[in-house]
Amino acid sequence: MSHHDIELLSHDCGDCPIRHRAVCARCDSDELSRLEQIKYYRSFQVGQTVVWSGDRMDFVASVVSGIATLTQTMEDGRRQMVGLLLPSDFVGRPGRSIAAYDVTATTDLVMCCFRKKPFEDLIARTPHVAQRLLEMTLDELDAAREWMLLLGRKTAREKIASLLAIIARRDASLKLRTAKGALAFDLPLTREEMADYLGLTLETVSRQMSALKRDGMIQLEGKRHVIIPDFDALTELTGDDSDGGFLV
Amino acid sequence: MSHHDIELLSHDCGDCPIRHRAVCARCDSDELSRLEQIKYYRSFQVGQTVVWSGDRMDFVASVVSGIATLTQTMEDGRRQMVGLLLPSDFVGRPGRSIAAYDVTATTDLVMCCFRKKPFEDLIARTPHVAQRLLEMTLDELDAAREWMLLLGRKTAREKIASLLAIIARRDASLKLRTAKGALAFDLPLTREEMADYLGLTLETVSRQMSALKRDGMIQLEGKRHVIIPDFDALTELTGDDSDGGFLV
DNA sequence: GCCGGGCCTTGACCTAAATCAATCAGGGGC
DNA sequence: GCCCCTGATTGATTTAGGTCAAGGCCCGGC
Repeated sequence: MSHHDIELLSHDCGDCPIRHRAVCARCDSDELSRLEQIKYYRSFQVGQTVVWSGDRMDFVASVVSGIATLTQTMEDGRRQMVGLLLPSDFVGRPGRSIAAYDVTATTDLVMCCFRKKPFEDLIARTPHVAQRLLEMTLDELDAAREWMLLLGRKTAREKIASLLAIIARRDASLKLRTAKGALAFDLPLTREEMADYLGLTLETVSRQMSALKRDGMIQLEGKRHVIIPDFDALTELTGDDSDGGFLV
Repeated sequence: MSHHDIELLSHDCGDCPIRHRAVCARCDSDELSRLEQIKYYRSFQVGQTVVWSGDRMDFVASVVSGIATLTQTMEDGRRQMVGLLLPSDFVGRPGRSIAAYDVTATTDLVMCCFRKKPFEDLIARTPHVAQRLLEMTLDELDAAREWMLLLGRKTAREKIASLLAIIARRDASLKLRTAKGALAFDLPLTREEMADYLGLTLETVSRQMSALKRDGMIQLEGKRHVIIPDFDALTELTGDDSDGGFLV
């Protein structure tokens, strides 16, 4: 594979074997080598905190494997998840040195980090990198707005169905297509984390999961393994436009 | 004023007298003239729709004056506002030709539009424009995440207090600083629009506004004019960190 | 002045989800 | 095997906010 094929941010990352979205260093071995110089890996265990809101954060990173969450907490302890980072997702904001959210590993996690200052320099010098980052940020903004509809207007049942649909759709590595179109995956979140994602309590999450199981919309093996026998039927329950609304 | 001073996206826009954030064409009269060529203005009246979700949208724009909203609607009519555009805010997504949200004027509105294709070309050619756009998008993403906390975890009273604080803080043109630090402004939203912003019903909004009035946190003159005698006291009610949490 | 139509307010009642409180299940350590 | 411990479930009860319904206010047209 030549360096022409190397596109951090969406393809293989230099000499490392994993796919992750980082910055495209397309067709420029100088840029690539600069990226290689400022790149390093960090691993975290389940439950470990990557950064606390308010802490200094002198890197940006993309998720290589595992899952991380962004959460906000109010003084009295109410928590709201505001971001769910799956492999290839990007975290950190060029131009900001203080983390605005708690970043936590909800599974074992490997991140590919770039020291912030040189990364910012790279952006300034490399137009298509800024463009790629813009594109990713716009995608995140769309996801956030979808999420706002969920939080503001959906019922508990719709919220759960939506979350299951999102997870089933989004991370191909979690997804196993079984016989006759059924989907199966391991939930990467505890009931409490699901509740924080959905703006519910963990009890409500648990009850609605049980209800969906009772109604045959999902099957559960243990607490984490979910089987969706009919994905379209589940999608019906999300309250979203049936046409999947592709936007370009 | 020379063209060096002209910075669309955050300063005066070419020959037009209003400040609005468009794209920075700093120090490059060629870029500036290109922008001038693809720029045009559109006016809308209260309640008029700029674009419907799903419609073709072949421009991006920044708000010159007035206020617009982005909303999502479910088939059964439940609505959630997902964006509030005040003067200088940007709308439209390079790389997407179909609108993802309804864009509606909630006051009389003037927008400075740029035809999409040439605008995209401009971005590709002008690094600092892409960077400026990235910065703005990241700000919007932060605002969206703040909003998610509000939708998911705040009480009706906290939601109302937060919205009033946001409006009071955000648009200087609405804000009149009266004697002894009181703030006064006209609400740019109906009770129903506030409800759509906050994930509440209009009745709950009305009741909570009355409650805040009863408690002396706000005064109302007519239905729209709000006076906040003690902004800090109102901020206490938002449930947000008291320290205003500045991040950069 | 009178009427009509948007908005907004207020009241009475209802319900979805929160809260409080037991259990329960499964996996790891010993 | 047995004990813990953490996470999940389930039940009983409460409550914030939604729903339904009845006016009220204000402005603009005639």
